[in-house]
Amino acid sequence: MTRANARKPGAAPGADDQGSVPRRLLSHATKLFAKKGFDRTSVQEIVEAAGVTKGAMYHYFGSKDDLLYEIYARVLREQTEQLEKVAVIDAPLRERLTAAASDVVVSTIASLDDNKIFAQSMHQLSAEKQKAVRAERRKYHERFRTLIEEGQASGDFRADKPADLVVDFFFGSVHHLGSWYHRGGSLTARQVGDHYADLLLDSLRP
Amino acid sequence: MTRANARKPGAAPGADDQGSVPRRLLSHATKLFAKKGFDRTSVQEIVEAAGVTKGAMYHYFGSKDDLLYEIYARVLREQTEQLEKVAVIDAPLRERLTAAASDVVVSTIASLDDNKIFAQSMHQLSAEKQKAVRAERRKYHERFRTLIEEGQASGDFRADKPADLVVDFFFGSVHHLGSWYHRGGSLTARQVGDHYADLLLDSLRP
Amino acid sequence: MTRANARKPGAAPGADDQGSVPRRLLSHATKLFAKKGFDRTSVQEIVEAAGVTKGAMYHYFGSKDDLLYEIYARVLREQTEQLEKVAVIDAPLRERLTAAASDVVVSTIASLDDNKIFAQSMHQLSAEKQKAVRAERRKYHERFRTLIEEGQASGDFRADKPADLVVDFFFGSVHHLGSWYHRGGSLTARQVGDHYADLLLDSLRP
Amino acid sequence: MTRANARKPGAAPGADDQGSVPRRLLSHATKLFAKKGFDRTSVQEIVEAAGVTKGAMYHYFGSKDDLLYEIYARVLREQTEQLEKVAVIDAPLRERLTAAASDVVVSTIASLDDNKIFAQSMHQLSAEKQKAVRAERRKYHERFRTLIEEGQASGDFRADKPADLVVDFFFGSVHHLGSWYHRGGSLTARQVGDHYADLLLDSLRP
DNA sequence: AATGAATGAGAGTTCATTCAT
DNA sequence: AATGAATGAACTCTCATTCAT
Repeated sequence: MTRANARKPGAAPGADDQGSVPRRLLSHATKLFAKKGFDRTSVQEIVEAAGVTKGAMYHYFGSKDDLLYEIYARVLREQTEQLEKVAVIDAPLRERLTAAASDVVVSTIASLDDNKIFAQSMHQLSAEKQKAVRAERRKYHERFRTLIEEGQASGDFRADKPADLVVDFFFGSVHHLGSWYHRGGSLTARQVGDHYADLLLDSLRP
Repeated sequence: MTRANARKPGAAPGADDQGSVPRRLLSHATKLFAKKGFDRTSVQEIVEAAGVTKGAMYHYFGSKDDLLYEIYARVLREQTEQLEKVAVIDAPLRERLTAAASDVVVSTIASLDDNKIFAQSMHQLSAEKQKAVRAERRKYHERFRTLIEEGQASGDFRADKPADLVVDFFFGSVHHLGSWYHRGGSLTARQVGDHYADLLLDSLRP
Repeated sequence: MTRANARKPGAAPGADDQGSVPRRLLSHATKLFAKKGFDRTSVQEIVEAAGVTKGAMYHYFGSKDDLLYEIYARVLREQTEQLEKVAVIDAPLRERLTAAASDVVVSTIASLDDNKIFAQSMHQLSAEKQKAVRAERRKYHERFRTLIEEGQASGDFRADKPADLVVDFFFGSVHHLGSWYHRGGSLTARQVGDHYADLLLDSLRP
Repeated sequence: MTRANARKPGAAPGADDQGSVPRRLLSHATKLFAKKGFDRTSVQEIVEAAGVTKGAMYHYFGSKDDLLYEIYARVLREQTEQLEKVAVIDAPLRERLTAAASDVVVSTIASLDDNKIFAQSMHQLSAEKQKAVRAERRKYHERFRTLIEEGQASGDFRADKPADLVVDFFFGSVHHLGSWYHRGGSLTARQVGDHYADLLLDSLRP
């Protein structure tokens, strides 16, 4: 899942030894946080899984919180970038929203661990960092809301539902994916994405 | 240490002095879990808030987990009962689903604390208890799904979306209420419920 | 719930309901102390096993220590009485010592639980009670030593070994029975007693 | 390696300031366990006596149990080695058994604390560790039994007593030393050892 | 004679973090 | 860049005992 890989050619591509130390730490922390929750995962477990020592971890990250924050920052950055790309393609509005909705489902499922952590552990971050994360997230939601508002103004979408309520409605569904979707189930990520996009679009028919 | 409860007649029946010891414990635990998360709330804080000693808490509850479990059990029981009531009223299917959907939003908002806890802390329960909670929850979802399947069979609802995907879609939205809805905002619980029900019903139009 | 006592003849001699409350408590405490050690056995466990409540226990016994003390007092009393009986029978000295040695083995095996507790838990008694128990035990050892000294004076036994060392040597073996003897093994209690008596007597040959 | 010790030059190199942290912990734990019993000794007391913090203790030992286990393992190892040495010397069998018996007394007295703990606290070890200790102890007993069986086969010793009963008889006496022998009494360890060996050997005369 | 709610002290253990090297 | 010993505070939970009823 995490790319993590040997930036320098020539680095030993061993089994549990790939990637730089910070990258390895982030990747194992992500897995453990998703599996056991932030508070239930000890720094000791993380460094053991990553095959480094505590000292090394504290060399790269100021605290356990920092690890979590980095995970959030990365997933938010990636999803925002993805949304930006889709939102500006040259296509009718309904198609752009459909693509955005489906994409967010696919990318959420692609990094399901990160998203589980998001749902469960965000409130365990320090107040300050929580604020930063929320702000970033709001920007993301707002970009999505803009699409809806555009459609309501143009008559493509019904206007009798507040756009931000619709956004929260839809993202609730998306964030909930982590608690039911299993790889290897009967639906691919894209199929779920298309279903979700359909449901959203149809509920917005004028 | 803390004398605690209303020994004197006339003690203020205010915020933290009413009810039996176990009830007081549950109520304060609920508030604290919702605010800080299960792991971040210490037993010490709970008993201090409830005005009892640790010993008293362990007299009534076998563990901190038990407290959480009781909270879950109660909210699930209440919501299941509520759904049962609405599901069997004598009305057309679309109206019954609308009522059920709106009601679940209203009751979720009514006990927003319990539901926040549900979303954030369920995975911190012991495996065994988690299983019990999940089983109960599944029953609840299944009752809801039955309504949708009925409508798909009768032609009231579109049949090209798996009913359980629709259920997960909708309950995702519902469980997410805790992270954006604030009492005192511009919408009442019922208004949100009606909007959500509308969105659901419209997305199911054949 | 607990009917308890049936002290009067005619009371149902049920399975876990026989005997007076204090007797039941002592009997269950003995079993539990032997199995898990004094400190590892909680008052709660004892009263549950005996089918009474804590209050009832504290009605009859001043403390958990008291329970242990009563067990000791009983076993010491019984063994001392038994030794007194054998020591004064009308028989040659060698026979009297043989009988006493064999008997102490048999009676130790007969109440193996009590003797295990003796070995493991005596030092957990309060200083005062420990003193009382030790004094009683010393009296017991002294009675035994007197027999040996008699024989050393009369020339029946070798005189080059201090009599109290011999007593400690022998009682060490006896107290150790609890850690190897199992009912249902290949030797009866009496057989072990006779072997032990033989070994003792032969080691004392002049 | 360990910070802890003798920070000031001139600190008394007396009782509690010498050796590495784990060694100091073991040594103080031994004294305390012998004096008060395992369960009655708190981790707090041990670390205070050793002049370290709890954290340091848990850095070296996984649990309080571990401390006890290390004490057992050490004493067993030492005694087994000692017995091995004596059992193979080039001397008649009776002399070898005499030497072994006397030596085991001397070495038991030399580490009387460890042996008291053995007698009183072994059953407080986890089931798994208890098994390991018992297995090691059995090996030790078996080595001793072999000597006796050799003598029974060669006619040096009487054959009408089961060899393992004799072993249990003798080791009972040895394990009991802790409850009566006091340094500074009238007998040296070697004198007690020789007396015990005599008694054993004479009881085995054919 | 007996209950059971409540106490309060202390148990063993975990943990994020620091710091000399 | 990295180690790992050590800290110190906090954690959940247990327990013998008391006392109003």
